[in-house]
Amino acid sequence: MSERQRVGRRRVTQQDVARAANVSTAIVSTVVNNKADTLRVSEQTRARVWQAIQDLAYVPNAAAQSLAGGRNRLIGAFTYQRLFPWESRDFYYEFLLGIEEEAEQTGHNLLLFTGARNDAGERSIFNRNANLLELADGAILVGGRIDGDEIRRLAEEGYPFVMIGRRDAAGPKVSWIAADYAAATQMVVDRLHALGHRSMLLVAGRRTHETVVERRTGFQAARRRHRLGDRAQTVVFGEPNPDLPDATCLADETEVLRFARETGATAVIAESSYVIHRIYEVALAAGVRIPGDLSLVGLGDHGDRQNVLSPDPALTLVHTPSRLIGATAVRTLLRRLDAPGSKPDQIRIQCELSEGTTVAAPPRRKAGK
Amino acid sequence: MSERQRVGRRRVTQQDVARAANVSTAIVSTVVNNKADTLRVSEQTRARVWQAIQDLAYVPNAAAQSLAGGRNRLIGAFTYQRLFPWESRDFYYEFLLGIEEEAEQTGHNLLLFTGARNDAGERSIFNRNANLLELADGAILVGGRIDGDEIRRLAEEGYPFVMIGRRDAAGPKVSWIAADYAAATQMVVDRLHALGHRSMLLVAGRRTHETVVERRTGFQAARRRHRLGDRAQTVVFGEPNPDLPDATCLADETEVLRFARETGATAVIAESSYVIHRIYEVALAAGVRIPGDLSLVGLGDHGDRQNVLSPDPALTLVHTPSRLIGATAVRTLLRRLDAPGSKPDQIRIQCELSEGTTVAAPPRRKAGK
DNA sequence: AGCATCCGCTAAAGCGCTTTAGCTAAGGGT
DNA sequence: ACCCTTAGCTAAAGCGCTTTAGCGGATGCT
Repeated sequence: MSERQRVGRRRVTQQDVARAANVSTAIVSTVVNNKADTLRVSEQTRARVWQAIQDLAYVPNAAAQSLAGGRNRLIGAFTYQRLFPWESRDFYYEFLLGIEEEAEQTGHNLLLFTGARNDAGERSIFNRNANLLELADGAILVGGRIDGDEIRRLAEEGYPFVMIGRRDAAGPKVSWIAADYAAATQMVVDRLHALGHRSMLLVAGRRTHETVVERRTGFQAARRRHRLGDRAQTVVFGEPNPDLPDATCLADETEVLRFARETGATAVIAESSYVIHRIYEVALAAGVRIPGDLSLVGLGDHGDRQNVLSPDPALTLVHTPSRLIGATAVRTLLRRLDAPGSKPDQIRIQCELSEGTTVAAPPRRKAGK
Repeated sequence: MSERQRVGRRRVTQQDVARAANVSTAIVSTVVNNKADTLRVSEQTRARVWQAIQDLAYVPNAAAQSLAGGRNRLIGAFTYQRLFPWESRDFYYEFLLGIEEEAEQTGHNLLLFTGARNDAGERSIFNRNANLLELADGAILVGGRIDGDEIRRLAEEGYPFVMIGRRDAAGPKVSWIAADYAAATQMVVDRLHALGHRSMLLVAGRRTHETVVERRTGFQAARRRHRLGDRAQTVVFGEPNPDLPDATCLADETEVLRFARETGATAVIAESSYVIHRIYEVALAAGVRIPGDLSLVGLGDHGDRQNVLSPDPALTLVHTPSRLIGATAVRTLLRRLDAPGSKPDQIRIQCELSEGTTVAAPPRRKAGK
């Protein structure tokens, strides 16, 4: 029967298969998509159809499937910023890594909405009331900055999407996948406490972010649990941070070290690997031994894989499992596509502590006292 | 007239627009796609249609467009490897940067074919004779490894695509955008020659690649031009390279330095920034002053932006304008879409020399002789 | 006046697929 | 012997778009 692909340059269609197998296209469709509940097909017929599909080298047309059925195996990815930004180059990278991996696993293509913008020329989900993401089966929204109004509206419309990063601002109906920074921070404090540290500092950056607040929450919880009271303080660089009203304001890294000495803190936890790195350098210059005199931990490693891949020094850091987050976002989205209208998934992903060489037991003189 | 988006959850279609503007769908299609040659439409009607489009917030359905044989503003990107690989992380990055930029500029979405694979589960353009890229208007193929057969077939089919990287293997009909490594290498030699260098070494890596050959070509041309003869030699690490039969084989960086001393070479040009960096370190350890005693130039910076962004040392490097290449690829693809069947574009992009601190005039004793 | 053009538009035929409605024949219950 | 069910299938209606064929009417040419 081997009829092959002789049909000019014409595509082999479902029709061709149907003819060859002596059935209707409905049957072919059902067989191809393995839909048991749509139509009943006997084993015999099923086999005949597969045979014809093989013989003719039939592959379904994605556009047609999409048009007819709704699903087209396209997963969208939307960001308000450039997906491949010049600065902060590594921010999206690992998310995309995970997203790509999972998309590949599940046989989906990835649609980057680089063309989605409003009349003002800004990246945007809607333009003149039109949902620009509609082409894809669903989408993953990733990014630091978001437009809460658009997100809310998207959710109202029933468009299936999953956000990366916790998004309380967008309302309770939004599905998201986010790193569990609160738990991670608690874990760090637990770890330090177990080593014998009884006094520590949390250093926050100057910009406010959902993550800052979350880390602070974890810090406070751990502080309460271990009854650290004043011996677990939060400090902020530069101007006061409105979200951390009771935090002490310090000018720079040197000040942080001074403050640590004064309050007897034996460990410093900083919001990002960048900040902790700066503190590390200043401490070293000031003759403070790390980790002998002072333990150092960073709570994030976004934006600088440098420290992860070629650790110098090997800072002890909380690692954000971005890749896993990306993959989970895809899986979650697919699940939502299969069960539309189910209640939102809001998933926290555990962070790992990447052990470096900047954490140890506190110095004796304090401990022995 | 503001009828808005009331229509249940139903999509706003061309029909709706046509009705609202009191024209046929043919007119709407023509207006939307700005096709002057298909159908003539008066200015008045055109305005009325746009108005209706505005009012109804109409967005074309890409799947339908695609099915019906039109354009859908989707630019595909295909790679045989992961687009976001864990290792060699930076290889695709800058290309994507440029591609995204240009796609955004021109209002196109980017479709990453992460789902395109054959029955064996490998990434592939065709599966059982079906072109899996068909959903997009055209595609950019980027990557080191390629399957020449698939590419040739794609070209035969008339599918519009542009490759990144020169691809002679794929035949003369293929459009490509590539860095001009030959010219870059010549430029480097010219530069060294102008500074007074009369004897230099080209160090190639062990793996063969189109680019290696091209750099070699440039080197040889410059050598001929400046009548350097034996004073411009090529060396290879480890095993002999089949593409460079007359190159001297050396075990490692130390050997290269020894060889340079023996032959009186005052400058070393290495294929990649990685290799030149290694040589730099070994030289420093051996007490060779850079650039006092020896000038060092790298011919590529792929895969390690490290040196570009935080130069330490500031190696003198040929910079591959990947971003520009990506952007050019998109522009070229769009041009080809407008003029299908035109003769292939094969564009070489000039490299830049990023001045570092590892190049200077050769040492006096040689020059003064 | 008569014919050929050209302009501006409509009608309708697909593109390849999914899905619903319905049909036939075989079997089961009463 | 009758009706009902069920298994296994077909026919056909779209999904939303592009494009071709063709149709009136206005205009130009002779």
